[in-house]
Amino acid sequence: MMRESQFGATFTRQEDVRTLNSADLKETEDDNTDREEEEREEDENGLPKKKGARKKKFSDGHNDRVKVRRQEANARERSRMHGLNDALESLRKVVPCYSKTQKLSKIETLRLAKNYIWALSETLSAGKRPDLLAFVQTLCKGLSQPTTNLVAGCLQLNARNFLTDHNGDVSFSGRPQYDSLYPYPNAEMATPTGLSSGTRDGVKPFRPYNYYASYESYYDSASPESGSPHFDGQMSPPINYNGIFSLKKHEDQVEYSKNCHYGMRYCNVPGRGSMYRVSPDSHFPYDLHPRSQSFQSQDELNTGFHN
DNA sequence: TAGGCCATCTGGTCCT
DNA sequence: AGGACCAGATGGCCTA
Repeated sequence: MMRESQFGATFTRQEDVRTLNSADLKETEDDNTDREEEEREEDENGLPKKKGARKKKFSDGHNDRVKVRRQEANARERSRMHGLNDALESLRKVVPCYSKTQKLSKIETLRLAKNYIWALSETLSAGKRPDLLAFVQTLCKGLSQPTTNLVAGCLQLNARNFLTDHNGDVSFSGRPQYDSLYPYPNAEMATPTGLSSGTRDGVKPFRPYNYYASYESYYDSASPESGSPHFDGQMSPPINYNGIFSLKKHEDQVEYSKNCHYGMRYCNVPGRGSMYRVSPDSHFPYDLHPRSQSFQSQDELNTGFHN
C-alpha cells in the first residue's frame, strides 16, 4: 500500500515511479533495466504512452553488474549514514544533556546544539556572567516538552539527589528534583556526604511537573526587587561536561578534564577506586553519570542560587 | 492503535 | 563511469 505523500507535487510523479523495496527488487529489477531505453510518445492527455515493446535486452552479465553496483551503493549509503549517526552521537555527548538510555532524537540533538551554541555566544557577547534561568530558557527554545524536561532534569542534578550506600554505590534519593530550584520553606541544605532528615525521610512523592513552565514562571516573576538569582563571584558560566553543567572554577574544570578523558562514567570515586553509578532500581529516570567533582560544584550552584 | 523515530533501500542529481 | 549526497518510500520498533 502506497503511503500518501505530504508533498502533492511529488506525489503525482511518485504514482508512476514506485519505490521498490528489497523484496520487490528481485522480481522487477531486470524488467526495469530492460525498459531503460524504451521510447515513449504522448497520448491525447499529454501523458507518456508506451510506443511498443521495444525492449533492449541485456545480458545476464550486465544485469548481474547492475545488481552488484546497486548492492555496493546500498552498502556505501549504509556506511555513510552510520558515519552521520556517529557524528550525531558525538554531538549528543557534548550538548548539555547526555543520557545513554534516554537518547535525544536526531532533530532534538540538533536543536539543542544550536541553542547551546547560541546561548554560549550570547554569554560571550554579553561579557558578563549569565543568568542561569535565561540560559536554560535559551537552551530549551523550540525543544519538545519531553526534551525540555530531560534538559531541566539534567540541569537540576544535585549532590543530595545521590546517596552513597554502604557499598559505595550511588543511588538516587527519590527527592523531587525541582526542590533544587524551588526548595520547600525551611528546607535544609544537604552536605555532599549525607542528607538532612528532611530529605531522606521526608521524601515527597514524585509528581508530574512541568520543569520548563516552572522556570518560566519563576523567571517571569523575578523583579529587580525580588532579584533574579545570581551566582557568587566565584562562579563561571555553566559549562557542559558530558551532559552535566558545571559552575566550578576553571582550574577545577581543567583538573576534571585531566582526570576524566572518557567522560564522567569513567571517573573514580576519590579514595575508593570504584566508579560512581546510579543504582538500577533508582527512581531517577535517566542514567546520568554524576562525577565526584560535581558534588561540590552543584552545592555551590544551589547555595548561590538559593541565596 | 496512532504517531514518532529510525534504518534501509532506492533513484535522481551533481561532481570528479 | 562511478561515487557522494539527497530525499522519498517503506517497514519495524517503541511508547503513550
